[in-house]
Amino acid sequence: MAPSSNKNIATTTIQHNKRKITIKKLEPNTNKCNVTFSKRKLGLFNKVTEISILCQAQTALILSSQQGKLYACGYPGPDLVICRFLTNGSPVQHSRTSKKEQQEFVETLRLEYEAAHKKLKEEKKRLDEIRQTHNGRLDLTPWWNIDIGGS
Amino acid sequence: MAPSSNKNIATTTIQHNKRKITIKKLEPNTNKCNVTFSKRKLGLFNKVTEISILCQAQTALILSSQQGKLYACGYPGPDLVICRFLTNGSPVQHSRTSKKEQQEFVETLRLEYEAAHKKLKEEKKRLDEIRQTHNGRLDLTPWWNIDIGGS
DNA sequence: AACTATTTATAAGA
DNA sequence: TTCTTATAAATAGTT
Repeated sequence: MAPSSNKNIATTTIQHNKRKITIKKLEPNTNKCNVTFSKRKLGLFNKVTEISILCQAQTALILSSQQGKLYACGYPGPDLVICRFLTNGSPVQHSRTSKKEQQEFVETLRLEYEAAHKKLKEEKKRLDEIRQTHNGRLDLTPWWNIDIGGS
Repeated sequence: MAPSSNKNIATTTIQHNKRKITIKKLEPNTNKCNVTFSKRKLGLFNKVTEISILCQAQTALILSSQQGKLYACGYPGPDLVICRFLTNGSPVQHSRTSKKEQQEFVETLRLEYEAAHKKLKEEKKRLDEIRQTHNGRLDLTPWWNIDIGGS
């Protein structure tokens, strides 16, 4: 059987009747689009919470709306898993250390993360200043808001 | 109305009949737990894809299984939104620059991100070496796998 | 790994 | 915007 699979989300062409929707770019900055974002954001946060609790999975979810507003959640907090992701996977998966040492390791990673964070902020500031000198074109689309390929 | 709300996920005590489940820590490393993780991971990835397409939202989702295995997805890719998150929100939200300058900015952020990434890896390596010298206790729980508060 | 009974999420409407 | 409701989608338990 398998009715041609219902798992191809990105290219789905469902919508053969009533409340079924096509997963396709909504008109940006419309009420419909914003409402959909809010609803689905809430739904996603709930799901992330659930898998975290059920499966003891560490999680991080970051969403950026079209307006460029950031939303994040994660358990035990977004930073930990992001840190691990940035450090390329499984930093101490095979090492055998005491819990205390592990926690010290976490702490060190956090400090490193904060340092990197700070550095990035400074770089950003510097770039902002550079940008001031140009101060020309009024293209209001933030870079994270560039069209990501919807039709 | 409002039957005492159905939105308190973390503390929900649903389960008044059949297939309804309580959102509570499953026995780790059981088949049930692994299957649930797989199913929900897929569901979550699909949802993230959907909101990305529908709402032109930039997204990043990172999951770490109990085994410490990392899974990530995001649009246009996990790195961009993470980078923005690390740089504290809206780096150029209020600046008014040309698209070209913005793209240069992105590029710079990426380089900074890579530098931070590399630095973290080095730090990790150093710590691993330090840990070698201790090499005592055999606590196999990786730090990202510490109990996050389920019952 | 696939099925299906149910629950959950959510699009549309109020 | 928040609430309701009809419906679609996700998924827990099962085959």
